[in-house]
This record gives sequence, C-alpha cells and structure tokens, in this order.
Amino acid sequence: MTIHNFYDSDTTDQIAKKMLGTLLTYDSPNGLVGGRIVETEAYMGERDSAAHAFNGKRTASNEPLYGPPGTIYIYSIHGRYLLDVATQAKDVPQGVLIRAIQPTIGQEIMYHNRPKHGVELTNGPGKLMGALGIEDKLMNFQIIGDDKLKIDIDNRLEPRQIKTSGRIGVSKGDWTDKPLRYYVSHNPYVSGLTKAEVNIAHFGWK
DNA sequence: ACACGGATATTCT
DNA sequence: GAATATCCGTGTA
Repeated sequence: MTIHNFYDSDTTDQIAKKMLGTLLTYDSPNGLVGGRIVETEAYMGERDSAAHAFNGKRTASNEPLYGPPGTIYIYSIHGRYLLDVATQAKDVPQGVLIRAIQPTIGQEIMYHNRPKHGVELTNGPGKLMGALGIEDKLMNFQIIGDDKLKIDIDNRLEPRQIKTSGRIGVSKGDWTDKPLRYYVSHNPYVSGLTKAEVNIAHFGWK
C-alpha cells in the first residue's frame, strides 16, 4: 500500500483519525528515528477559521498546503517547527497536524537531540520535531514517503479507543471548538494528558 | 518597524 | 494545575 492510497477518497478529518497508530520515521544524519503517531488535528481549508488557509489565504509560507496529497508542510510558530501533511488534491489546502508520537525507533538519538525525561520527549508538536532533529523547513514540498521523512501505514497499531476534542492553541472563531483533534486514549505521549488517563500496561493499543 | 501565533518552559499556588 | 516568560518567523506597513 502506498501513501497515496491512504489519502484517496477520504475526508481530511477521517485521514487524521486513520493516521493514529501509523509509524512516523525520519532517516536523520545521526540514524533512524521515529515512533507511533498518537495525536493529530485536522485543518479543513478555506472555510476553517482555525486553518492557515482560512478564506483562501495563500502565501509563500503556507504554499505547501496547496500541494498534492502527502506534501510536507513544515511551518514555524513561537520559535518551533511543526509538521503538517497536506491531505487533499492540489489546490485544496487541507492538512493534518501531527501533534505527538510514542517513540519506538532510535530513542537514544532522540533523547540526545532533546534532553528531557520520559514523555516530555515527544508529547507535543514542536517537541517531537526537536526529538527527530528537524529544526528547519528544508523538506517542505517533498511528498512524505518519497525521501527521508516517511509515514508507514502498514502494520498500523489499532487504538483501543480514539478520543476527540477541540483543537489546541487555535484563536477564537467559529471553528475553535469543533472536534477535529484526535488522540489515542490512555497513551502517555498524548499532549496534556493527566496521569489518571494514562494506562501504562497497554498504552491505549489493542 | 512591529504585533502576534496550530508552543513550550518556568515559576509560582 | 494556573499564570507568566520567552521563543523567532511571518505578515503587514
């Protein structure tokens, strides 16, 4: 199965949900790193008041959102770099923000890239990029899976339960509270998860 | 020049 | 947990 089949004939919110449990990997200069995606958010394009392409806004920096499905869209905010993947046909600026991963590959390298303890390694969109060692926008416009940065959708882990909520950190607007954030219930690497919600025995996987 | 954001770290109750 | 402090690229002027 190629990455392209994954996007075919699905709405962006469905794609965001289906990305949970897939494996994000990066063939970094220091070695292979990566982990299971445990938290995503869908951004629904021109009509979505929280989206970068709201009202058709199109600039040099959000141009990758307008690319074909699988186009990598890295952007900076508050001095961090965040990872988005465009999900729809060319010129349809919808995408999924990858907000957290459970590290499974090259953890020593990631702890070196980002010297924090436990879940602090990757429990946020800027944190996971720091851990992977991606601190620039050089991969913008690449198609995910074509080069160093990949999402492996085979052997996807099945979440026991997927929860939804409003999206984090978006400014007030009509779409602020729409349930377009998806996460693997009980997984400790989900951002902002309370201790009581974590299950250390199964991490939320079937 | 300048204000601000799809965030994170620190410093308190 | 809740209130700051700080991050720096980007858009607008």
